Amino acid sequence: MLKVYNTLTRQKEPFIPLEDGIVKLYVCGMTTYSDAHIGHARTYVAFDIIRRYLEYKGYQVFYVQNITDIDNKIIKAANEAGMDPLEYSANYAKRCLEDMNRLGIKPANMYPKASEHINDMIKMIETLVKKGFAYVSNGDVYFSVEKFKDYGRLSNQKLDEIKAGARIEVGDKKKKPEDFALWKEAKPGEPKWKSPWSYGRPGWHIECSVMSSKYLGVPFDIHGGGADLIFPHHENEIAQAEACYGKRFVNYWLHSGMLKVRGEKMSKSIGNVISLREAMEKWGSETLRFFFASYHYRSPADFSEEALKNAENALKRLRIVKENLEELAEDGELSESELDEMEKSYFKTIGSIKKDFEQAMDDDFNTPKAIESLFEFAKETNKILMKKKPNGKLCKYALNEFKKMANVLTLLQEEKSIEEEAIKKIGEKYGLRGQAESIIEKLIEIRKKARKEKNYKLADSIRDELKKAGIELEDIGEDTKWRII
RNA sequence: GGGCGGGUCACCUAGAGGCCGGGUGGUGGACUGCAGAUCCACAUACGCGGGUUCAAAUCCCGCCCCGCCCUCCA
Repeated sequence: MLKVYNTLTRQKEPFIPLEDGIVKLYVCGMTTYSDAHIGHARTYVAFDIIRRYLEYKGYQVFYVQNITDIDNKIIKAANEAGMDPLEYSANYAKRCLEDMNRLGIKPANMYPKASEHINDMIKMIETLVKKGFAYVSNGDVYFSVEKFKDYGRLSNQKLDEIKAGARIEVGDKKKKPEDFALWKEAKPGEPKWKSPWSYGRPGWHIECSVMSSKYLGVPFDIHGGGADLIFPHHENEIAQAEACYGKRFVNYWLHSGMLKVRGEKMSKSIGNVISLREAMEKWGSETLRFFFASYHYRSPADFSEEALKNAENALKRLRIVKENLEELAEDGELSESELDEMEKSYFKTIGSIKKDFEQAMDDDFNTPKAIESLFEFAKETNKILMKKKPNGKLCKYALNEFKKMANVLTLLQEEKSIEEEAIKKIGEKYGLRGQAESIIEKLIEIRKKARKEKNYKLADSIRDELKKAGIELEDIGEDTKWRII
C-alpha cells in the first residue's frame, strides 16, 4: 500500500487515485528566463522518480508540467537583451527541456505554456469576478482572499498571520494587502493581451489553476512542486480553483525539499547558483541523479563536492554488478528444476530484496532506503558470482529485476550514447579519430602477452597510461576488462 | 515575529522506545605478479541540559544552531 505525505494534512495518507489505475499528476514547471540550475534538477528528478514508481506499480500516469513564459523577470531580461519576451523565454524553455532530457528525466505528457492559455485564464477570472471572489480595480483584477474561507490551509497559516507579513506597495490598486493579482494592466512596453478589463497580462498563480484543471479535470490526484511554492503560489492556486469550481481542487499535494549548496541557500546574491549544464559537465547526469535519489525527496539536500564524490563512487559499484550480470545473461524461460541449491537461494533472495525495495518506496517514496536494496542486491550477486558462474537465465532474471528497481530511481539507464561520447572525446584528445576503441583493444592484447611473459613493467605501464587517458583496466584471471572512468 | 522541516560514526544519508540501517572513506584478512574488483571482519554515532520509562538517538520540556516560506524563487 503506497502512502504519500500530503502537505495539506501534514501526514502520510494511503494513496488512492480518483480513477482506478490512472494517476493525474501536475508539477509546477519553470519560469524560463535563464538556464535550469541544480535546484530545478532536484525537484524534477524527485517527481520523475515519483512518476516512475507509480508506473512501476502499474498506474498509467498522465503528467502535465507547465512552462511559465509570462513573468516580470522574463520581461526584464528580454528588455535588457533587446528581445521579444515570448521569443526570449521560448529559447530558454527549449534549453531547459534539453537539459532535463540530458539529465535522464522522462518527459511529461505535455508542457503547456501560459501564453497559450490566456483565453482560458480570462474565462476563469470572469467566473471569479461573477461569483464575487474577485474584484476589478482600475484595469487590474484581484482575488479577495477574505472571501475564501479555507485560505491558509495548505501553508497552515491563519489569515491574520498572513496579513501581518503581507506587503502593500504604494499606490497599489489592491484593497487588502493579502489580495493577489489575477490580471494586471500592462505598462508601456510590456507584452499585453486584450481582456474585458484592460490590455494586460495574467497574474502568475492563475495559469496553474487553469492549465491543470483544463488538462486533468477537477479534482485531480497529485499536484507537486518545490516547497518554496507552498505559499503563496499553491495556496493561491487552491483559492482560485476551488472558488471557481466550487469543489475540491487537488487530492494530494506533494512538495520537494530545497537544495542547498555547501549548507547555504543557493541564490544569485550569494553567487552560488550552479547551473545544471555545469553540474552535468562536471559530474555526469547519472551521478547527479544518484545524488538526488540518496536524499528523501522532502528533506533538504546539500550539494557539496564530498557528497557528489560519494555518489560517484557508490554508483560505480552498482554499475559493475550490472555489467557482470549482462555478460552472463542468457535468454530463455527460467525453470526451477535447472537451478542448484545456491542458485535457488539466490533466486529467493532477489524476491525478498524486491519486497524491501517496494516497501521503502511505498513509504512516501523513501529512495535512500530503496537504494539500500540495490546494494543488498549487489552484495548477494557478488557473493554468488565469486563462488560460481550461475545459470545464464537466472542471471538474466536477476539483471531484469535489478534494472527494474534501478530504473525507478532513474539509475543504471542505458547510456550508450554517453559512453560513445566519452570514447570519442578520448579519441579526439589523442588524435585517434574514431579509432580509440580498437587501439585500446590492441594495447590490451599487447599487455596480455606481456603479462604472460611476466613482463610486468610493460604491463603496468600500459595500465597506468590508459588510466591517465580515462580507461580503467581490470584483470580477471588471464583476461582483462576495460571501462571508462 | 508567524508557519514548516532539520541537527545521526571522518563524510553522505535512513530509521525510530529495547535488537542488525545503508553507502563513501579508513584499517585488517582472503583473492591477485601488482593494481582493481569482490567477499569477510573491525572501528567511530545519534546538537546541549533536564525529565518520563525497567529501557530513549527515538517520547515530553527548555535551550543552542541550520535551512525553507511569509506576494510572483523548484
